[in-house]
Amino acid sequence: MGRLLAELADSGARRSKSARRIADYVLAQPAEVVSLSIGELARRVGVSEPTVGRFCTGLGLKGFPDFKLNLAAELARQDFHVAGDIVPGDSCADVITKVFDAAHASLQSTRGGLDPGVVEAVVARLRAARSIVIVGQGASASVALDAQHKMLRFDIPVLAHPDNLTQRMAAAGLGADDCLLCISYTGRTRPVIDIARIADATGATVIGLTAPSSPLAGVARFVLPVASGEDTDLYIPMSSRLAQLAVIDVLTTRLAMAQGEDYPAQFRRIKESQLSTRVGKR
Amino acid sequence: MGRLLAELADSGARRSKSARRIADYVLAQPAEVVSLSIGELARRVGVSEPTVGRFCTGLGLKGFPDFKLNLAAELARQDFHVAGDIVPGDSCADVITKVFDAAHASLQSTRGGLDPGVVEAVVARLRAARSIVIVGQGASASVALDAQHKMLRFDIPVLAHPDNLTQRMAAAGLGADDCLLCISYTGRTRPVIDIARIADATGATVIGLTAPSSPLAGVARFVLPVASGEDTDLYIPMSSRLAQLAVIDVLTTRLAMAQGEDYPAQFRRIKESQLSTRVGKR
DNA sequence: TGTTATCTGTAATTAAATTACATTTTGTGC
DNA sequence: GCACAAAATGTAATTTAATTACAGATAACA
Repeated sequence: MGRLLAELADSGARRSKSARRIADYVLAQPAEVVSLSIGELARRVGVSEPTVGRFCTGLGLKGFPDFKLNLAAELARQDFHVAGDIVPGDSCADVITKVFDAAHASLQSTRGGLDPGVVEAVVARLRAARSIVIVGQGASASVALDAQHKMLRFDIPVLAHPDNLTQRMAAAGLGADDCLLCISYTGRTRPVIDIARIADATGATVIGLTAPSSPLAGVARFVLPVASGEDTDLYIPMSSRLAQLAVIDVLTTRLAMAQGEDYPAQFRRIKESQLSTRVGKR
Repeated sequence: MGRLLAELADSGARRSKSARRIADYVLAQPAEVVSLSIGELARRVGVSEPTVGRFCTGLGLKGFPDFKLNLAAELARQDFHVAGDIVPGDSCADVITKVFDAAHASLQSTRGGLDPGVVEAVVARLRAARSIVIVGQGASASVALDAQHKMLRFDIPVLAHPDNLTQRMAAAGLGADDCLLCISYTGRTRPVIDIARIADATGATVIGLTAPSSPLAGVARFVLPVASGEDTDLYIPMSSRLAQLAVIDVLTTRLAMAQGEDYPAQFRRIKESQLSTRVGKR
């Protein structure tokens, strides 16, 4: 969700009765509101026109037209959501559009659900960790592998075990100073949940990169929520994987930055180490 | 570029002198126009207010305010591109924003560069292939693994070898009926190029999921271009990996669809096979 | 070059949004 | 619980913006 709608949805915000009503209406029918005049909206909500105007200026905007402009812009960003299901008759171009739209949508909603505070807390734990174990099954295995690859580059003591048995053993061997990063789209993959429980019992910090309010999220001490909910089932495994990787990128970037020395320099070093295997240019 | 701006830029469109002037101004300062009144815009362009109004209705919009709304929405979609470099002082929220923006931008430009015709041709080759070998080094290894995982699900004879030596041997053993899918961000990773050459020499179809106009792209018979160019160096490895995965999604989806029986049913079968390991819900 | 169709601008009208001010509601100290 | 202050809301007036109606200009075509 974007800044504006998120702001409106924020129930903590101090707001008058009419303002609350207006906010609720906008949240319920955002797309419709864009094509409404201030008078129409006022009538529908049951308040006066100036009240709507004050509501808008109270949000820091210049007035009602400005509000509509911002709302339209925000909805446009979200509108990748319109991606429909892939159906048998779809052309190749259709599939391209739908897959990419779904990817955008997944990234959008994951970004909206990420709490910088939680991210920072997770980064702090990862930094302090003596060792980090990453688990992910099935399609999440490649995400785990990717996370491992990146973290190793930054000299972070990390291990992604490929098979379930090794994962269990690794989890059981953890201690209070260690971290377990569990990756799962659904948060309902039994073996992964079991491992999370085992690690939790040892006192290790369990971090879930998974669907919010899933069993796995319940076990984890920190949850980095990855969109799943509303989206159609078909895309979940495809596009939420991208979102997971983006979250991994945020974590590793943040880790690298916290690592002390300045980030670009470190990154440059890594890049240079790769150059030897490259041809042409640079 | 979106529908509206593309329309304005279309020099082929039959348009009056003033209309042309207005279109040019909007194209030059789109963001500014959003905050202008019809009178202001008319003054700056040097035409009358009704002319601006007619210009808008002529575009199929309801009027000038509607035009501004559409323009704002369109700009919002493009604005992902603004992602700046990550700099040492960035906050966690900054990093989240930048990483996700870069991901969006990368997806956008990759989508734009994908030619449905090439995708179809690649899919046809993959379908007809006796066997498929996937190679990717370093960070691309996890992409290769992911591709393998998905293709195996659809009963496609595929193998992603983990180490370079095995990859070379596998490539050498290919024949005219086989495919090699090479994954590389830069298209300049020597070992991957070597393997592509070896496979090409055997008559196998070499497909490159890589940067266009790179050495690897030169060797490959088919190129699925993944954005790299303009973007700042720092992000290339992070976000182009997401774009690569999205392309893989398109390929596998298309493969599954072509596989004969209807796609949703097949997908459902796969999902059901996973349910046994899940807890709660469904 | 005359004729017509299209485009453009001026002025009038209508619609929309904001401001000013009066009234009500809500909260607070006693 | 009452008096007062502060905030919120509404009504009406004002201003601003946008559209419409119409007339003049320009360009296209015979």
